[in-house]
Amino acid sequence: MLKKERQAFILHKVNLHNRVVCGDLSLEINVSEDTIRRDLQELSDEGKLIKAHGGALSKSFYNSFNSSKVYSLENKKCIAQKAATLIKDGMFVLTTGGTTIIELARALPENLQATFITGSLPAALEYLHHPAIEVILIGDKLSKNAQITVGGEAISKIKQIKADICFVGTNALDAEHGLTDNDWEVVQVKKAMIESSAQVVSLTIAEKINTCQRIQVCDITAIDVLVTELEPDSPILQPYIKKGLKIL
Amino acid sequence: MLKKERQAFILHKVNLHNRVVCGDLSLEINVSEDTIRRDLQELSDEGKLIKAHGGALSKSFYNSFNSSKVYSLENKKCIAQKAATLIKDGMFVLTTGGTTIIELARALPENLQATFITGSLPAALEYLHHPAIEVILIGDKLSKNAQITVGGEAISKIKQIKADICFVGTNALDAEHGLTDNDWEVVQVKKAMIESSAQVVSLTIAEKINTCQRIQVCDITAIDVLVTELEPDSPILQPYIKKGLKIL
DNA sequence: AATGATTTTGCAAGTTATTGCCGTTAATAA
DNA sequence: TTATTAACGGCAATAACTTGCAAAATCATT
Repeated sequence: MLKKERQAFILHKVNLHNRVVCGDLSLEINVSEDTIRRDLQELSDEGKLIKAHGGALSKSFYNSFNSSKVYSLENKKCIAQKAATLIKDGMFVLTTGGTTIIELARALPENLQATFITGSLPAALEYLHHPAIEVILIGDKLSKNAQITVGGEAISKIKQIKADICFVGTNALDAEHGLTDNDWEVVQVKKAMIESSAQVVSLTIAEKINTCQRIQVCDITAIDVLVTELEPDSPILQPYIKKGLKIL
Repeated sequence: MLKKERQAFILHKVNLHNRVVCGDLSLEINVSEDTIRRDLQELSDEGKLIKAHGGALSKSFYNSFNSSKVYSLENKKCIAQKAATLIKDGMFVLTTGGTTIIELARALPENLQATFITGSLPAALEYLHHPAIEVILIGDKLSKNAQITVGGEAISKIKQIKADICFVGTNALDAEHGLTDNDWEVVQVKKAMIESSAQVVSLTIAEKINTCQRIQVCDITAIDVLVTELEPDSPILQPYIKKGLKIL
């Protein structure tokens, strides 16, 4: 097998499987590992793949996970656009924190007149940019990680509210385990918000669908509307439709 | 699994769920926790995530806020430096909003252990950057101009507190008319904070001394300490010393 | 086709990287 | 406070990499 031929084969393989290992290639092509290493090094120098200790990774794999921008921003913007249509003038809106919620805040129509209630500092700051929106901040201890207020005070305040709609930034969603998260205090707040709202909307990028975290926020049936960047007829979403969720 | 691949996977996970735990990753990837720890450390060194005890947090959740141009910034920094010395470990500190208060937040010693209570969004965000500081946010309606919470709820919450010290960002100060401001709702909040504190500190750039606004917050005698960028023996300050204020 | 030049390959020896383990120290939670 | 858990540093085993070199293969030219 010629050198060029071999390198083309390696490139094909790495793009197909996202990763190759020196040892495997050596066996497969029947050349020494040294040769494979040299090939990988050359391909890496040409920028055609990413060399790693013991093998190599495809460029697309590496870039998709290593980009420094807000994760999956485009998808979140798409979700925010869809979700914003659910808010009507005069509504009382409860929202959690999270980057998707921030995008929702940015996607709100300029002239929307509504009351937004949140414990999230970044979200509240975004809402403030809208002249016609009234913002109610839930007070209590601030969680350093989540930048939202947590604690008994916050929860009891939330429970006093009867909101029209609640937008939950979702960490993990699963048809069986429902909405799950990994911070106990944040979960308590989310629970209270869900209980206090006539309608519950989960904002979820597709990657988080069918994933699970340690603490349950609510059962899947507690969610009324699921907003993702996918088309409503996507096969991934069918189990959720079966459970009675509306897809946007 | 290759090292780079593993690190990409971790990065993916942390960006997706905002938080990862060493143990979980160790089980999931089937490597020792030591290896996970080393990976997290490396990714942290590269600035791709924030290492925490037992796991890591995504960068997007930790990004700080842009400090835009602030009027008379150098003077305010000078004031902040002086004022910061008044805060001791274990204190309960009430603060209003305003750019001088933000500078105070930035001037706090790294290892200060205290509880800060505020209704100001920007101030709260600054306090969050200090690991050992607990932040209590006063909830209520958000004032669009001042970016602080105002209203009866906020005031009644403040009145429940007995703080050691209160820092008031000052809009106008005059020996005769006392501390004055121009936003009725903000004034109510400041009043409540002053009443709830054992000690009241006014942070005032020299320019604002001997000026007056429309609504009185408190009498000059209600203020215990006046912090300006001037030397304590400056002639401008003498009338205030006569009134019994301590100058820093 | 033969020859010499160039490239490629495999091997070996030495170097570095990665990983898991363990004991100690530091941080966190009860 | 104590108990638990995580972090740190050092160590050892293994795997991977580097370098130099000589044999083999390939290429260019006549």
